[in-house]
Amino acid sequence: MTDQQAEKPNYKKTLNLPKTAFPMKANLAQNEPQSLKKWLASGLYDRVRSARADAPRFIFHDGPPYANGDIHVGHLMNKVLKDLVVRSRLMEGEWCDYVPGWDCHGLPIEYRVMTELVESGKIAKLADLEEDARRMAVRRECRKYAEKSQKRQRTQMERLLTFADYDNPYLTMQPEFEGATVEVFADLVAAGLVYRDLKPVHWSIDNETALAEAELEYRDCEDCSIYVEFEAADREAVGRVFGVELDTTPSFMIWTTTPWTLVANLAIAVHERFDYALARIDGSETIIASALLEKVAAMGGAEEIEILGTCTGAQLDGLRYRHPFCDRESPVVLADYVTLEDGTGLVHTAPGHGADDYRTGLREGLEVYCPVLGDGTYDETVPEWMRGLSIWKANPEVVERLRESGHLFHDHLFTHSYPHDWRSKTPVIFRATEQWFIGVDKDFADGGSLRQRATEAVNTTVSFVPAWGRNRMLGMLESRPDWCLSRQRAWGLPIPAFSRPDGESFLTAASARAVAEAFRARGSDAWFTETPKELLASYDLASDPDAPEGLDLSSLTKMQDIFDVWFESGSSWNSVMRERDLGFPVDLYLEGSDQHRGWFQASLLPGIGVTGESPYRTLITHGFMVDKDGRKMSKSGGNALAVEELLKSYGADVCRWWVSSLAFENDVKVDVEFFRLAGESYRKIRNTVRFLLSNLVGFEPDKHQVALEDIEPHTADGWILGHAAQVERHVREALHRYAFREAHLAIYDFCNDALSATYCVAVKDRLYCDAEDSSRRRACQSTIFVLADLLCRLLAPIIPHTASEIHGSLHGEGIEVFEASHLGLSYESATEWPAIMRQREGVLKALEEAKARGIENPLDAGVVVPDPEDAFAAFAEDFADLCGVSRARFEHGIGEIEIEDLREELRCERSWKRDGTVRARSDGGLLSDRDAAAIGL
RNA sequence: GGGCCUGUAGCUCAGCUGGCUAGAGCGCACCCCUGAUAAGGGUGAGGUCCGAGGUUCGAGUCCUCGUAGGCCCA
Repeated sequence: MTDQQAEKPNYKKTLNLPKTAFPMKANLAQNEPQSLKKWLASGLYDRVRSARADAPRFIFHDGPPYANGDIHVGHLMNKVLKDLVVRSRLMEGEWCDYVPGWDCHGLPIEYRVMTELVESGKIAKLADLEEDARRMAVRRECRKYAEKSQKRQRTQMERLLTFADYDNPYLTMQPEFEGATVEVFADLVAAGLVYRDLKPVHWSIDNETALAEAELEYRDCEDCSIYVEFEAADREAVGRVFGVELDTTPSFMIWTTTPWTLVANLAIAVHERFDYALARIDGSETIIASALLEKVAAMGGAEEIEILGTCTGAQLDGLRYRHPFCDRESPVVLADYVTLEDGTGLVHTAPGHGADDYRTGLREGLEVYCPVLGDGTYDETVPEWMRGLSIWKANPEVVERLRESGHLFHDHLFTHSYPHDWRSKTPVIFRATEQWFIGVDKDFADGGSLRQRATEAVNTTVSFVPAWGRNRMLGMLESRPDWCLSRQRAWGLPIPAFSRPDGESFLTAASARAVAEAFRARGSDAWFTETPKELLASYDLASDPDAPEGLDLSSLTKMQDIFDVWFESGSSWNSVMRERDLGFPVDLYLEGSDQHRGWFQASLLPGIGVTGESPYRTLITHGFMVDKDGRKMSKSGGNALAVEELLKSYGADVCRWWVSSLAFENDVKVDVEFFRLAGESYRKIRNTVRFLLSNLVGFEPDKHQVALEDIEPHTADGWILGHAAQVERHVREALHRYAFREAHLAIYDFCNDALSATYCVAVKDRLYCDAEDSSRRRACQSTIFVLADLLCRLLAPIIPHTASEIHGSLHGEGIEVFEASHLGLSYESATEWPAIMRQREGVLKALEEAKARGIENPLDAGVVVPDPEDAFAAFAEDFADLCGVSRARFEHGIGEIEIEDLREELRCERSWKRDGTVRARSDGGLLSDRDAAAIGL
């Protein structure tokens, strides 16, 4: 027994079996940081940049994430999508700067810092400081926090293998950025677009300060809810609308929970599509939304209700009414925020005391009337009985007055959630204060408003991916109000405005430029540490045509507003792209679809205002992360995925492979499960490449490479090369138009179908069994070398670490794949291949059926395939391998595929084929002619 | 409440300007290989195209109204 076995030749040793150091297991979490280190150490970014100094440039501009907290899956997708663009361009031989940015100023950081100061008790020390010193103390803490967050996020983003210039990022708190941003502002001032006006903000009476959204907390609060009747000014006009004759004057019934604001009432808002009724309620005529009539009447204890007529809100538009206790008339206007949930369907409107009211007032040209002072008392413009009264004391007073004068229909106490100052825990009011604005409807000297010009640009010079972005943007441009630029906070870029002794503000283009110069040199902290004179050192009053007459610079004091952070990031096309000479206008901005209102619009308006053109040529938007059921990801809920964990479990390349597979224009479902699936698909690619690499043992390109033109178009090599050339063109073209998913699928299908399931299986026989140096085997290895090289480059933009691994395996460690470009493979395979591959489908089905006859292994079969045109004979040899059978022939005389049972024929002990040439050889083994020759028998 | 978008096999998605028995991959089931082996290959079963109306000779595709979800605004 043992002897017999020893006698049997061991043919396995004579085969050229695959061998490679390229591991099946990627170990990405361990190995990617090594790659990263290697690239950083060798200065890859700079190396590629200088090598591409004269190459065509693609101008990309990174939008700044907020420097706060760890990056989340949304950042992961955003940054990787950007990197796909950048690396795609590199692989096309172009250069594309990726200068990463961070948004550093703003409330979220200031709020956090303030909370920490309060909790640590340090806040008490600040209280004694002067205003500027106090703000500087806060700013120093905020800067520290922003720097820390930025560094943290930088590391996390680098870990995603993004090819960006992390050593030279832009931060909105950098002096040059600040200076360049104020210069944008100066240009807008020069264009006459900037003005100062009243606008309602959340106001804390206790602290006498404006509050931002994040400084509010909502608490339950008991308030007086009142239904008030405002007499119509023109009885007949109302009668005409409702088509009735009226003997008495009807009223408009409004509802409010803030009686103290009634004194500032300047309009009543109705919804144009709602129905309104003119009703006689217990003898008096009242106008109220039809849907609410019964409910309100019942609340007021009414006994008799008679509807005299109805109309739509649109018909009420323009009617006028008399204020119940002030001597004035005001209009009925339309507003789309009117609802039928509460109240009467007619909304009390006080433009100085509500955000909605304010917008409506702006549109209707109403005064922003705010008779309430910072300490919560009324000023001199109100009726005498209210003057000097605190608004909280005024509330019951107002109700009583209305009751006495017969204007009160009903009142009751009720509990609702109402905003409070988070520090003093006192209720907050809406109060109009002076703010800076950019006017979107102000005409330029040469005609046209910002709104018109921006709309024009969006319609003509900007392309949108996906295309519906244009509509969305246009809709937002159409309805947006003037841009309120100012905020009353410490952590931001100061608005370079001064006030004069008479209370007027001083701000001209030239004075703003002088401050910009100071910021550029010494940072915006200068605003808090320097005098107006120092800040305006480079300002020449005499040569400023816009300077007000008789201005005395030494009498100026600094105003305390800072810019809306969106103005800072919205100026980055200047503060980064023009400032650093990176290119303008920019070819591409790529962000989440929320940025249609955010950064895209914040960039478009200043861009148009200053340069006359859109700062970007193409806008790409991606959707948002939702959970696996399509629901919003909640920050507090458990469905948020930690990027760090994903990187640890799957690695950056798998995460990137996942990103490239997404239909990113829509919302993206995210769940660990999807990363696991991406990992499996990644392994499929990796194993396929590994198979290719492992069959290049002993293949030295210099010595053995067969030129492409010498590879026969009718062989399996010819087939795959033609296929590969097509795939390369497709993938490059898809990447070019940002169809990453399409590129991903094309690569995957090529690896999975064309290579793994078809080509690789087919050529195993010749790779393993042909003589090592046979021309057929060398041609196959040459093909494999080209395929691996081609795939490596196609994969480079998506999975850079793996591509680098493959490239190293093929070409050694000297040069990185990112310094190279695509192969540009050109090869035409035989035109018969599509027809032949269709025949292969048929053969595979027939083989499956043949299993029932006992032919379970395809090598036990031969196939005969119809060839009516006698066109396929040359393909027979490779066709057999492509079907996995022992032999194949084409015959023109038959109608359908025939499977031959070869089980009775001898089987080659080396190749396991039954090709008809198998016989006993001198070494005692059964071998086919090819195999005998291969081992020199 | 308004604007924009999405809803096709268990899952992720293709289906362009209306015209084949609605496609692919994954997963699943069954089978093969054991010389890519914590790999590889074959075959197959899966769909009231969110719902209801309408236009049309014909609708997954166009229109209207719903419904569920997302972004932005209010």
